[in-house]
Amino acid sequence: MRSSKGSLPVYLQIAETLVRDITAGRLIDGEKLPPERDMANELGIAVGTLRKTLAELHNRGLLERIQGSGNYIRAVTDPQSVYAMFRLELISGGGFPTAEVLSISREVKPEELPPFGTSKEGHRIRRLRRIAGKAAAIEEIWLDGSYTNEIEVGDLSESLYLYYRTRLGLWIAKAEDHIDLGHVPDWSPDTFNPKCGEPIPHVLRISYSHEGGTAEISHTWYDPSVARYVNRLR
Amino acid sequence: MRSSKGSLPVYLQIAETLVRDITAGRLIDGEKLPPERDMANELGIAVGTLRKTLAELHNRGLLERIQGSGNYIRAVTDPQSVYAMFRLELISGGGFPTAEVLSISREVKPEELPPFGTSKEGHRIRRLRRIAGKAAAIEEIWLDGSYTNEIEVGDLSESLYLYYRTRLGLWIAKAEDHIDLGHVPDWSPDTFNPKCGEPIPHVLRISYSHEGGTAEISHTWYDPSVARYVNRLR
DNA sequence: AGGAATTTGTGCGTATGTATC
DNA sequence: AGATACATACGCACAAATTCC
Repeated sequence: MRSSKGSLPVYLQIAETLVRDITAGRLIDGEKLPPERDMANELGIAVGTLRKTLAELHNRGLLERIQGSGNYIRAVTDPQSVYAMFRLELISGGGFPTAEVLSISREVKPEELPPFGTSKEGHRIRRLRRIAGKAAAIEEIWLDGSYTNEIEVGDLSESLYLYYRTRLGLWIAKAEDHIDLGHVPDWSPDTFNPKCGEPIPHVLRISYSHEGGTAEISHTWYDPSVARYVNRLR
Repeated sequence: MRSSKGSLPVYLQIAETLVRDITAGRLIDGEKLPPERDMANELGIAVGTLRKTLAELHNRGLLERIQGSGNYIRAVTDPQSVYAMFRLELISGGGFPTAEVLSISREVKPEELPPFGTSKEGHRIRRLRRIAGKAAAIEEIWLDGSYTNEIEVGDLSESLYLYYRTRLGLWIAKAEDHIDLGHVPDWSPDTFNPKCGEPIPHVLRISYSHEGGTAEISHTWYDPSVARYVNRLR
């Protein structure tokens, strides 16, 4: 008998194990599950309980249920984790994002930048973004100068927003996205400079705010033939 | 005894009557339903069947279920404006969005569409979107077939999502956006067909979900030289 | 404060309908 | 047409959360 004290209901426990099986590759796309009665017997639960599990997986889009035929796995992409603040993925979907810091400097905010923050200065961070190793975008990030005096390259090991939280105590509460057409800036690495005849890169402007106001404004130039914008709202 | 030949399952029949009661104002916001056993008795159905009905309403976001307390109608009129679900504006900023229905039909979902919903069929709605009177985008919307049997052009006077809420009892809880490059479909009005040499239109794919799963998937083709994507996250 | 009553949540087992193979 | 498999529906028992006295 399955214990259920202080833990998830049985039907959700089963759901979680199945989700793990799917993400671990033990259950692959298109795979047909055993008949519900058999499966319930193997698991030692009632058919009705198993059906609640399967309904839950169907709701999450992980399972296709065909009356008279069977239950079929729908392999699905990633759970959101590190990707929470990164809204680009490969055209083909997914891809692991990495960031390579090109430069960090503290400068007076330029005129073109929309007004934000309390300081006249800002930290200018330029990064090359790769998705699955492929150069996909460049970023120019302006963090308001009031949050810290200096940022070192070593501080931004991988996740900029992890640094914001753990070192600056800065939580992102709001965000605003714009997508426009535009030209890549002159400091762009050669690897990213567009070839003649290709589509004009997009500019994805994102401003991050906490409750006290806007803390950061970033511009991302990405090549629409390589990456696409994705946004998942809770 | 309720007949169920050739028609909806009992638990969905009850759901439909409750949705009508809500949209007609016979059940108002915050109202507490009778205990499940009493309600099932009045309706002449089993508690388990009624619970399936209530789960369905909860899925659509119409009902709040609190263990130990009761079931409460949740029919709040949306505080967000008409623009809440539209993420395009003029390049210059702003602009009043309107929608013109081009066609509505009920069809078997095509293969290319990502799997969503519980029905094999869907409602296919094609619209021309104008911003400040200027043709800016075309939409193809697929609403899962399980929510209603038929949609008439007259039903969608102005806001599609108002129709969803008031007529289908469907509340949108989650959304997912994608932006890709793509070609306009062949049914696009002449007013929107791209001229030679202009940038390729963008495809903005949006899926809308309530708590139980995805209800609608829409594709929006917009001209990036006319409109831009904007998203303001709370 | 505390315990009893109320109400929904979970789980089981069974019977029958209906779509698919 | 028969077998298989999922969908619906019923009823019951107990657990957990809330409410009320």
